[in-house]
Amino acid sequence: MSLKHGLLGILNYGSMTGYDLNKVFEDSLSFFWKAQQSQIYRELASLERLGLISSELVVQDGRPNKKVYRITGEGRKELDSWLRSGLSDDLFIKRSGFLMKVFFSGELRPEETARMLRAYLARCEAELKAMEQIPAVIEAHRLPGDRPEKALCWRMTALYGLDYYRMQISWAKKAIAELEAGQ
Amino acid sequence: MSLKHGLLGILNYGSMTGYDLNKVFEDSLSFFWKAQQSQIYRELASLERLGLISSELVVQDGRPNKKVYRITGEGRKELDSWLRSGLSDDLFIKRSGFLMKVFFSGELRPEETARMLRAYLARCEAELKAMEQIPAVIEAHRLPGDRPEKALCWRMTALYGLDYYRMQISWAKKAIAELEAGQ
DNA sequence: TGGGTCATGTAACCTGTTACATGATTAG
DNA sequence: CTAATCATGTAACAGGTTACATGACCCA
Repeated sequence: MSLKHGLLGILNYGSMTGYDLNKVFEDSLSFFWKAQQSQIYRELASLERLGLISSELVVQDGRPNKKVYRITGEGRKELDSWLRSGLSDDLFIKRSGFLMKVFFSGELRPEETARMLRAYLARCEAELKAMEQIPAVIEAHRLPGDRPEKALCWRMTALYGLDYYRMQISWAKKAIAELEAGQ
Repeated sequence: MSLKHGLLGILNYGSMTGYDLNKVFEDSLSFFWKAQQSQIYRELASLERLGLISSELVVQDGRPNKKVYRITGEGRKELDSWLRSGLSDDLFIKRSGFLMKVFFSGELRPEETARMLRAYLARCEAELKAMEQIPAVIEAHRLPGDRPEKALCWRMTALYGLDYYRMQISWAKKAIAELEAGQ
C-alpha cells in the first residue's frame, strides 16, 4: 500500500513522469523503500484508474513522448488521510534473509560465520559512508517556498538511516568478537 | 526464497507438521520473519514437489490426522549450500511504511508528527520489554547434545533484536526533541 | 560505434495477504 | 457452554521480481 502513497506524496510536490518518479524513488526513498520500475508503472496505472492521479500526454520531438502525471483533489485527500491515520501495523522488520542465515549458522564452523559477518560489516560501513552526505544534500535541495517541516522530516529519515547503519556496525562487531571468543 | 530455507532449517532440527512449523515461526523467527500460516502450507507443498522434504501421514484418533514433514538428503544439501553461499543481496530494510510516512509528514503540523512518533516510541518500548527475556529463554532451551554454536547464533539474533529496538527508541526520542525544538 | 540517458511499457512468475472452511477435543 | 488448541487446507487477490521489447538522441 505504501508504494501508492509514496507516489502520491511525490506527485504532491510536483507533476512528473513515471520515469522521473522512478529516479526520485531511487535517489531519495530507496533506503527504506526499494521499488521496481515496472511496479511504478503498474501502480501509476492503478492510481489513475482510482482517480487519484491524472495524466497528460506531452508530445516531444527528438525524444519519446511522455505521460506527465499530476495528483488530483481525490489523491490529495487520500494522501492526507493516510498521513493522518497514525501508525499502521506494518512497523518493524518483516523479513531479513540475513538474520535468517545468522539464525541457522550454528551448523557452520565459527570461522565461516565470522567471515559472513565481516562481509556484512564491510557492507554496512560502505552504506554508512554513502549516507553520511545525505543531510547536506537535503539542506541543498531546500527551496525558498518550502515549509521548514519538510526538510525536518527528510532529515529525520536520513538520521534514521545513519543510526540504523551505526547500529548494524556495532552489533556486527560485537557478534564477531563473541564468535572469536567462543573458539 | 528465505522462507523455504527457514522451513528447511527448522526441519533440519527435527521433523514436524505444518502446524508445528507455524508455531516455531511465530515463537522464534517472527521477529525477523513473519510468515502466514497459509504460506507455510503452500511452501511445504512446493518443497515436497522439489524433493527437499518428504511427508508421512500419521493417523491419529481423537484428533485430526497429521502430515509430518522430514528433511531429505537433497534438502540438507540445499540448506547447507544456502548457509555457505555468503551474503545475499537482500540485506537491508526494503520497505518501511513507517519511514514512508515520516518522510512525507512535512505536510502535517509538528504536533501531529510528534504524536505519531510518540506512539511509535511506545510500541518500541513494549517490543523491547518483550524481547528482553529472550536470551534467558534460549539458555533454557539448550539441549545436552546441541552444538554450542547453535545457542550462540540464536543469541546473536536475539541481541540484534534488542539493539534494534534500543536504536529505534533513541532515534524516536531525538526526533521528538527536534520536532519540539522546531516549534 | 558503443554505451548511457530518455521514455514507454508488457508478460510471466513468485510471494504475501486475507478470508473462508471444517471439525473434534480439552480446559476453564 | 465457550473459547482455545489441534490440524488441515483452498481461493482470490495484491504486490513484488525478472526479463523482455522498442527506439531515438548524445557524447566520447
